[in-house]
Amino acid sequence: MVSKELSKIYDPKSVEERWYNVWLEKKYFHASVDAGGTPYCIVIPPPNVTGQLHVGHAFDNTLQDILIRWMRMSGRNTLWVPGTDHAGIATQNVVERHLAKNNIDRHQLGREKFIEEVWKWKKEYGGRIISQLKRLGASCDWDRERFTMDEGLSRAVRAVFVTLYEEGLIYRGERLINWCPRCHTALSDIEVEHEDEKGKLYHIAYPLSDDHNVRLTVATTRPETMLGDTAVAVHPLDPRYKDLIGKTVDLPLTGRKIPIIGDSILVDLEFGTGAVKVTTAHDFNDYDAGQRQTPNLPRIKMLDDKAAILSDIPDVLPDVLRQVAGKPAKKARGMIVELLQERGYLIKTEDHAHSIGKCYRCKSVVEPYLSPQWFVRTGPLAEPAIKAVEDGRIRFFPRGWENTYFDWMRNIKDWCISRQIWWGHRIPAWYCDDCGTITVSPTDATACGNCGSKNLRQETDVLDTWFSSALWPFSTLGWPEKTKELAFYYPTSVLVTGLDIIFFWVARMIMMGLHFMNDVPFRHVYIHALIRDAEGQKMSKSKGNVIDPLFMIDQYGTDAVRFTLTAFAAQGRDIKMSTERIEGYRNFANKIWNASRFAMMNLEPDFAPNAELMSKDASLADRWILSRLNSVIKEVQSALADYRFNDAASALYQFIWHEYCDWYLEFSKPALNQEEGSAPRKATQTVLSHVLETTLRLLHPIMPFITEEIWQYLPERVRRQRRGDRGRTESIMVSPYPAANETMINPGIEQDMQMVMDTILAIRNIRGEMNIAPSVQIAAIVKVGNKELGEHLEKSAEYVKTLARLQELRIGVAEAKPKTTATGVIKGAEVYVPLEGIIDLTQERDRLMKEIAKISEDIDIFSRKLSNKDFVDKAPKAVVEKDTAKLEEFRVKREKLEQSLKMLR
RNA sequence: AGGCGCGUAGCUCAGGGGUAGAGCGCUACCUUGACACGGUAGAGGUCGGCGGUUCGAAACCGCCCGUGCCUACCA
Repeated sequence: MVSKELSKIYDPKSVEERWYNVWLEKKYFHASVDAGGTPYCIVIPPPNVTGQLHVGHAFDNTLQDILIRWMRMSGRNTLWVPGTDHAGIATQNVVERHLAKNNIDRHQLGREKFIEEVWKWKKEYGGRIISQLKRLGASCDWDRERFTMDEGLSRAVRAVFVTLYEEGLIYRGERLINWCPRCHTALSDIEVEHEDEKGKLYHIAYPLSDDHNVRLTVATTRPETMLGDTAVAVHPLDPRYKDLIGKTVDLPLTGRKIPIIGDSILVDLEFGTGAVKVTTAHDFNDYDAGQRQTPNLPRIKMLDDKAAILSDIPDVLPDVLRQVAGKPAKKARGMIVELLQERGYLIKTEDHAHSIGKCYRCKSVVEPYLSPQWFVRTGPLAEPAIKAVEDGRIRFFPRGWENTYFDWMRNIKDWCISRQIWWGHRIPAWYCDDCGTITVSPTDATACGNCGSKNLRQETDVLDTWFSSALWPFSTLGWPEKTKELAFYYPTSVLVTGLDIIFFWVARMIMMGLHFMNDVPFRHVYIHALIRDAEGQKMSKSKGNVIDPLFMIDQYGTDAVRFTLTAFAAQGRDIKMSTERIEGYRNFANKIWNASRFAMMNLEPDFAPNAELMSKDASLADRWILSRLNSVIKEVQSALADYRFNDAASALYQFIWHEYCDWYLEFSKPALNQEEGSAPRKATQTVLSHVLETTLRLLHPIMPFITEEIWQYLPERVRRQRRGDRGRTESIMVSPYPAANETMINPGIEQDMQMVMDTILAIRNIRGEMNIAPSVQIAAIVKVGNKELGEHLEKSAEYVKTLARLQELRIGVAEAKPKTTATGVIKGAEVYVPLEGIIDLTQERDRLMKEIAKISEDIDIFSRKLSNKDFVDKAPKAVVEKDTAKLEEFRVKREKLEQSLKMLR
């Protein structure tokens, strides 16, 4: 028999790669429109080409693969589109660092050569994460793998850009933007991370031009920017200062007079000194205040694109400028403070904690910087995107994220999409050297759209990497071509992603999808938690707390890792990853393996199951496990439908380990030990193999490898389905997903079985508590409350004897209690284990007293409850009845235990 | 500063108006013909605190305390 050759330990390594290759060869992952049916489509959140698989990816993609495999088995026309993201700034940085090792600076290479280098890098490392996803078992349609910068997607990017430009939804203008002086580019608002830092608040005196004895004190955290001040603002209602509005102050260290303005929005009466220096070119609030004033305040730029002090700031004293020019802002700060101190302008310095914006790619402090940039006017796009979620065309799971989405979308600001880097989609805009107009075109422009001149220069900026990501759900399906894929698979079914990119990505896909496809990009958004380390910290390389999923896979196997991640997928929480848990599920895989070995040891290789599962020969246990199986199928189905992955996982775990293995396999042994070909053996073999086979299919989306491996060992006629037979016995992944057969769910059977299990538990309990070794032979006597129970139990006597390891079992209404005896009480019966010569009776007394004490507590709780008139009157009738019955049951039980105790005295 | 979430067994976490749950860990016993990555039986919790609603609160509501995240124009 095959099973004899199988090891007792499941070895994932020998299984996983083999099956993955088979699946690939057989093209099971490939989707085709021509196959028809109902589409089910997911587009993968494209990992960065710089990326390595980390736990977050493993989590995200396991969940997607579960949905995809589930739906594929359920008969849907299922497509999972894979791909990668060029990740503009991130990738450029990586390649820059790479080149720096050889002392090469990208500027030495020049733009074209550098981009070539990035492509080389992409070619070499860009596919790394893809092969890692394959190890995870991801059943993506690899034939359709896309890259945000491949030809088709680049066309889509241009088409979108041009359309939005023509619609007036993309514009170019000089604005204050977030600038990363290290990456040397603009960033959008959400690419800035805020971190609290301890800083200082400097109080600086600005003398009034009229009267240098009167000095206005401003408080600032950034004294170096004072060289670019263009006003001082006070609150128009502030009694201290309101009369000064309209006068000027002499800006220290400069020869400049700047006005005192009133601005109730900029100035908070409570904060600092109540007077604010206004640096219109280097602070967002000041910029806005400058715009509000009439006339608008001038803007004096005093930092360059490296955040260094310019050498030509108007009206700055030459000796001051000589010192600070060219110095980075942070360094200049100290020098300016020193100068202010020397010259008597610094009043005081105090500690002050405030938050500082940092670049999300390199963590450098970002600088508000005035420069010409391209923007998407988001207002008109956001409106329909808000509506789509409001009216339920898109649903978030869990629901709570919708509010986060709404909050952001309702306060959305224009999106700065230009980046001053080289790696990315170059903006398809051309400046005419002759007439100065901009020509925007989907193809490379050769002549000015206005004057026809050929003196064109293409915009050197590239687009924000998230611009192309925003198009992902339709660009990957072929847009702007009207492909059949697009017609069939769009809108996609669900987007599975982490909470960290709701704004970056989810919101923008919704806006773009609605605008260009006139339909939502996906119907459901499943937002999962972020995986953190055991301390709840975000995993990052710099913290050294990264758990490498590939290492876990090597150690425990893919299925164990996947099951762990699935079990962790409770909604709306951070996930703290720990390796101990994986080990538990590795053991689970092994448990399944051994249960299957057991089943196969008891099946002839050419075994053919009975035509009817529930033949007249099916035992109580057989009927019971079928009832349980079908309940679990229902549970798993409904959990998956609601994205309650953890519920699906725990239902399966509970069922397989604690019902199928712990109870059913043990129950099945008496029947299986009967002679080959006998009816009871055949009936049990039928059920045993059916439940195993069905469970494997039920589990397959979560644990694809082990389920396939075992499934292939099952006799062919077991693999062939009874109902809805599609005749696919070649692979579990193309076999149908189990559907519950409600008629097999039978509460009566489950109740009967419970009685049997309770009896066994009562005897085992006595054994355990009395410390009776398993080798010691004991007998048990069950005194039943009525004849029917007795007959029922009599039929199951073999179960009880085997599982409770009894030498003898007597059942009856009239059974007398032997003299020295341990007693257990179950619903409707009493269980006696004669102890004569087996054990010291004081132990039994202790045990009984413990049990009586325990049950007395229960009785107290219930009798207090039931003697409460309000409870009896107001609680639902069913609750009261249930509790009354319980109380009665407890009382009977206690009485019996007390009798037993008395007899021992 | 606002928003969201969390606080349940030693640890990691489910659950959720009607007697507190799982995994790991712990204790005792067991190499029983599927599995020691195993089996059986146990120990262990006034469900963060205080109020309120209710016949009944760990669950619902308020406030507080801890903790995490997101958003933000705290000069």
